[in-house]
Amino acid sequence: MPELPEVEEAARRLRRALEGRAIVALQLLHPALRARIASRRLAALRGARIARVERRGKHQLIHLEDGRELRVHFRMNGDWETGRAGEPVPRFARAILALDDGTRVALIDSRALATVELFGRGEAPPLALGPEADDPSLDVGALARALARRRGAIKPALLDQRLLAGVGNIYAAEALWRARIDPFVPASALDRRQLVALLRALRAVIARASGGRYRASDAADARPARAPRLDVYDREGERCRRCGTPIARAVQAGRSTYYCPTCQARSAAR
DNA sequence: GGTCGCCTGGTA
DNA sequence: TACCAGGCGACC
Repeated sequence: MPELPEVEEAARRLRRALEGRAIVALQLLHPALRARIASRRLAALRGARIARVERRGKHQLIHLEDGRELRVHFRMNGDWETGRAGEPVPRFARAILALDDGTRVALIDSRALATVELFGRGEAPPLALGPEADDPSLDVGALARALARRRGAIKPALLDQRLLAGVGNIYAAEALWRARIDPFVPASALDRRQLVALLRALRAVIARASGGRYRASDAADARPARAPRLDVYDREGERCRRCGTPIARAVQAGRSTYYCPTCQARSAAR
């Protein structure tokens, strides 16, 4: 379930399980994962202590005390499932991280598209990510200048992690609906007022996805209590909650875009 | 910029 | 059986 709010919650659970612990083993169960890390380097993880877990955009960074770094990206379906050593391995587990306290964290990923990378001290390349999409101090001017240079529609631009980190297909559609912006309008055609509205909408959508969605108590293994309410995504043919017009679906850059043809009125700049 | 492929599953 | 999938990197 990977967009910023879901990855943030996953990283939080990972942090609770990992910080201060030492690695007993990292097992890569899927060949696509094994192909990316030499078995020697994998084995050399034994005994390494975890310093901290960090999220940047949709990436999760596991910093080891010796400077090595594990980077995990869930892609489409990844999630963590924590358990105890010796328990049956979950269906769809693609990697297992065993810790010195008997905890076991499984990367579950039915489509096996998630990635795990291991870097030595000082080897991890910088992530090509823009500012976090929900960062309240985000500079609208900088974003406006970046968008002004772009060709193409705003919706695919929102998915470019170099522009804003953490926005995915669902919340891009939701934010555009909320800001009443036509997903096909050229990114360079948005005026400042629209950009401000778009950023506000992104923050609202992300906040709604994060807040109240998880039980505040039961920190050990909080799971989504319910799916966040969506206004347009996956609602093709259903009525717009604002104006009643049937929600439309189109394809942009190979991804589904859901929008209201009435309140996200076709812009003259299209 | 757009399209394809990665993998494997859930669903109509 | 076909289509679709919340991501992204390689390719044109």
